Amino acid sequence: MGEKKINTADMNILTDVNFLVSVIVAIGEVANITGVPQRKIRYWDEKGYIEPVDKTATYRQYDYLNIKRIVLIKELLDEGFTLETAAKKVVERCAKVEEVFQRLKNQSS
DNA sequence: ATTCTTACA
DNA sequence: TGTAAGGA
Repeated sequence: MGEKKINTADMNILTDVNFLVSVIVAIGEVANITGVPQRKIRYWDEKGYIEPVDKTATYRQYDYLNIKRIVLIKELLDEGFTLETAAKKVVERCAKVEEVFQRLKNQSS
């Protein structure tokens, strides 16, 4: 059927993406990367607006999607939206990206 | 050194 | 929200 050839450039991109979805960082890194204070990140967490990877872990662990959500919420907040509204918009905006990432994770495991 | 929770300014 | 205390 549709046998597709894949060049090395695309292969490298796939490698990068697979690596990206596997990266896990602690709250300190997230704060540095996003510019959102740890205090706020923990607050959004307890409010249920963001969901760290492994809740059984000693420390909160964040993946690329978590960081993306945090940045998005930050931007929407700057635009004047309520935390609740911002979080809601982020859920909608991340829905599709989430599907793709979930598929990539399942493939690489 | 880094994160965590609780609590107070 | 920021920051300090005290334990993990």
